Amino acid sequence: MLKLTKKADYGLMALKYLAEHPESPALSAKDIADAYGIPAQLLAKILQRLTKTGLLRSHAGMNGGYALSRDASQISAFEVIHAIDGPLFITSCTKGAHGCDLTPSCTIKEPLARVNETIVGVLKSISIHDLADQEGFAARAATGPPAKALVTLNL
Amino acid sequence: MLKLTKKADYGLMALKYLAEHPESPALSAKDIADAYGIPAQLLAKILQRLTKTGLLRSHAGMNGGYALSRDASQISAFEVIHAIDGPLFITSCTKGAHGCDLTPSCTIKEPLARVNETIVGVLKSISIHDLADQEGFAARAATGPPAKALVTLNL
DNA sequence: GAATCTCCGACCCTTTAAGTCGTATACTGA
DNA sequence: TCAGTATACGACTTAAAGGGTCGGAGATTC
Repeated sequence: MLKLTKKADYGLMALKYLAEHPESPALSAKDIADAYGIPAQLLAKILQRLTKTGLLRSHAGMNGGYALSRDASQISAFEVIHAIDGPLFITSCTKGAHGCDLTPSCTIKEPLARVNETIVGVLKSISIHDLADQEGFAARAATGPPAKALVTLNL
Repeated sequence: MLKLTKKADYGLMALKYLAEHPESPALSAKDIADAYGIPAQLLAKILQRLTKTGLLRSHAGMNGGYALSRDASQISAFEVIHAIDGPLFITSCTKGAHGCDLTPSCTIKEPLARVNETIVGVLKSISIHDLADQEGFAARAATGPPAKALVTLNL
């Protein structure tokens, strides 16, 4: 139904939380999970995945935890979603290299592939910093035209 | 994983097929299903739903079937998807009127809601005619800049 | 060496999508 | 009016994926 998974949601929330607490050298999975009321073990697995893909750095032991490996403005929402949910395909068709398994004559996938690219483009244009900076967010939304992303779809 | 359901895919394919055969007064669910190799009974149910929402007109009996209720250029991909899959929400959060059931402090949903609107905008800008008109599609893609949709995302 | 923490794989449960079946109903044409 | 063809609709079954849990192994600090 064109929905992000909860895991991806959790991942974004966790990174946002980390971005909001740059003073701490590291935050444990439990800390973050408690802050949002999400299952700690599940979040841990998500953070481990983000660590493997290089978005986070982890530190075991007491006072250990996770920290952003880059500045929040250098991490896009797309990277997070891709790391957690894998490649982003809007259709069941376009899986990897070539087209439909179902119908070779499925001409519908081409325009939808462009929609897909558009969505990816939008998600790439959003950084964790954008998510965390609520005030700036509201301010910009109020003052008007500082469009962050301008996406074109060439049909 | 941000994927359209197969039902929505099927629906779009069927409408495209109808748009490509304006000479026939009506095509049966079986005709269309055979053309694409998809389960006839399943497609029938999808077409019935599209009929209920007014995108198609049906006619029972011999030589009966389905026909577009409007011109293909007046039916957007969004309408089809909405009719089949229901309202389009990118997050598990934004369900209907108000926010998260999980965490009241989930501030992430606001920027994502804008992403959601962007996607909806893109889908609304695509008509069934756009899907059906493959030649024009290719030609436009080759010649360059006749951008059909220009979507802005104000973060 | 005890308390915290990450790490990782196996497992279970629930939901949803996908597809099937059966039957009632409507229309057409001979 | 009867047979054939089609839609209409709901209940049911099956398959897959998401969401979440459990248990143990390996770091790290105090």
